[in-house]
Amino acid sequence: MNESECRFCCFKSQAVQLLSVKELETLGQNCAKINFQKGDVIFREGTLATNIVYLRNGLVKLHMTGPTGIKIIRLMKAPCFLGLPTKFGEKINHYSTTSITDTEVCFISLDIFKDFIVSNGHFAYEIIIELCKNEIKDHKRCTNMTQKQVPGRLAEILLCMSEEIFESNVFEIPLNNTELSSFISTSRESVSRILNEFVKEGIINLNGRKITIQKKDTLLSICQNG
DNA sequence: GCATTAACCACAG
DNA sequence: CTGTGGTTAATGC
Repeated sequence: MNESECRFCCFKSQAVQLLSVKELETLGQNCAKINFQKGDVIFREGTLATNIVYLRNGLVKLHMTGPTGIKIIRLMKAPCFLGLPTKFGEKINHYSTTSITDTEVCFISLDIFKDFIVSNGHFAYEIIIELCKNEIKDHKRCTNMTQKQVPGRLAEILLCMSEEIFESNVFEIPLNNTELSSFISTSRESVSRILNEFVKEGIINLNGRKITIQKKDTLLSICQNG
C-alpha cells in the first residue's frame, strides 16, 4: 500500500492523528485496507490474533461463544478500532467481529502498533481513553442487562441503536430477532412478543425491519424502570 | 392460591 | 425467519 494513504486518510482516528509524518509512513507500509460484505467475519474467535483492525466504514457486531451459544457483546460503528483487548492481551482472539453492513477496514501490523504505543505517549493515551470508555459502557450494559426485565433490556438496546448508532428515530434494525435475543440474553420468542407489544401500545412502528420510534418518552421510561 | 414473567416446544406461514 | 399458542417453572403478593 502506498505510504501516503494513511497520512492523507480522512478516516483517521483521534489517536492516529497524533502520529508523526514518519510514523504515518511506517503505518502506511504496514497496513492493508480490505473491504468486507455484510455478513463477512472480519476476525474470528479462536484464531490467531495477528492484526489490529481499524474500522473505517460500516457497522459490525462483536460476538463470542458461551456455554449455550453465541452472545452478541456489542455493536460498533465506524470509525473505531476493533479487537484491541483481544489482540494485546491474548494470542488467540476471544471474540469475533462480523460485518452487519458492507465495511471497509484496515489491518495494521500488531508489532508496528505496539511500537507506536511504546514510543508515542500521546498516541497511547488516546488508545487508553478509547479502551476506558468502552469498558465503562460494557460494565454499564452488563449491570443493566442483569437487573432489568426483558422489556427494559429491549428498550435499552433500541434506544442505543437510535441514539448512538443511527442517530435517528427511524432506522433498519440491523439484527434479526434471534440476534436481538442473544444480545439481551432472552429467547427469540420473547423478543418477538415484546416488539409486538411495543407496536400495539404505539411506542414504535415496525415495517419489516424498519423501526420508527414514536413514543420515545415511553420507551425511555420502560428502559429506566426495567 | 393467584398473578406475573419468561423460557421451552411445536407448528404454521 | 417470524409469530403464536400451550405448557411449565419460578417468584411474589
